[in-house]
Amino acid sequence: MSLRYAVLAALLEGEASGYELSKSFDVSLANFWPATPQQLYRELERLAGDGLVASRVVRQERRPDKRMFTLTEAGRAELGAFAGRPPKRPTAVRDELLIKVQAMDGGDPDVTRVLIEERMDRVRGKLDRYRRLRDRLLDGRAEDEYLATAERVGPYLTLMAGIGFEEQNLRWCERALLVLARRVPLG
Amino acid sequence: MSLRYAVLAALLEGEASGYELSKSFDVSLANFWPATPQQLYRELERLAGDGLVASRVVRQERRPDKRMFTLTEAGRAELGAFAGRPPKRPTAVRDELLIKVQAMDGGDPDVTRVLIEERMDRVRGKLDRYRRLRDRLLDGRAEDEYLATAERVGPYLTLMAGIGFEEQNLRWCERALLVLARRVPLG
DNA sequence: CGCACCTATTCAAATAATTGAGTATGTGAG
DNA sequence: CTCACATACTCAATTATTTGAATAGGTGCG
Repeated sequence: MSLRYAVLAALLEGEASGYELSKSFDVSLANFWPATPQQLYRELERLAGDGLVASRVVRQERRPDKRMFTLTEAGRAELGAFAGRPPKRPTAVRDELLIKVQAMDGGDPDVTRVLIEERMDRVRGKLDRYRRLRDRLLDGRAEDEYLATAERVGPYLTLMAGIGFEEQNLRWCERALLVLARRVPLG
Repeated sequence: MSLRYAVLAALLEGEASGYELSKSFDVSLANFWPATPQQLYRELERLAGDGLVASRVVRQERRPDKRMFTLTEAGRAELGAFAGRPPKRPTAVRDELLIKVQAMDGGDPDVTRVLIEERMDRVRGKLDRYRRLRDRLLDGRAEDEYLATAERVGPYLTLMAGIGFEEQNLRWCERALLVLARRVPLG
């Protein structure tokens, strides 16, 4: 059910096609509500059927036609109502690496270390992208200044959540590596 | 597919019934791989079919019979192999509250603040439980001492991940409340 | 020219997850 | 005595999610 509202929230940024949504989703909402392109297309179809989004076909010259979607007033109202209701489901994290860490004892700690180092690489990449996005939002202004003038703070707050989460992720990896290093001293 | 290994990892702690697993899952593996009792029962059934766990029926006097499950050697081997392979899926977070925060602009910030305060209550409760669990594990020893002598560090590392995640969660909530307080000054 | 990758979507099949109820019995609080 | 809650599961129905492929043209590299 929440995907529905995630899509509506994404459309607050303005008109978009399913394809564009699937791209912009990746760098923002997917960080707390992942969805594949297929899920987005299906959801947009349903939302259009319920009158929460309106669509128009845009013909293009050197590319396939695309369907652009906009929030309707009904959609905006539904989203507003959703935003005020307490969440139905608790936050869920699915992290395969932690299953492997939980199960590591008895195996080779060095193998687990390699997995954690790979995780760190990916986390660092994600943090770089997040920080570039934040810099683009701030556009040279200090945070205080931005928050005082910006019309929307929601996307900024969720971005801060993403940055904080990945920073914490990195701190955990560092600690875990220290613990594993002690387990199997070099030499 | 990962649930399979999460269940095997849980059975590293020793023999358990489906019911017991669904209880212990809640306080450990569910924090990075949630599962309902129904999922666990189904998975145990499959694992037994594949010979990765063995089961025996325990008759009880004042309670219904239960089926106790143990890791087989094949199960232990499968789990070990899994623990060394790089994760198939990236970490996924599903957090309905963040959709609401993303969508809040245009609505009443005070409503969002209430939701964040409710989140803080739940997070603090979770942190308390985590910390009690850590204290039980450490049993009076300092962390260094524990890590030097413990036969298993996996469960400790995943517990630290849970604590760190919730602490970060709390820090984000505090920041978000500050931002929202500025948005709508009291009076 | 061939190959890989981008735009832009749709379809179908398989697997996984959620929800709600049902079956039994026992314990403890008020 | 009743009500809620714990033990210990099972079943069925519906939704959601994942995976792979199909369609169809365009761009850029060597």
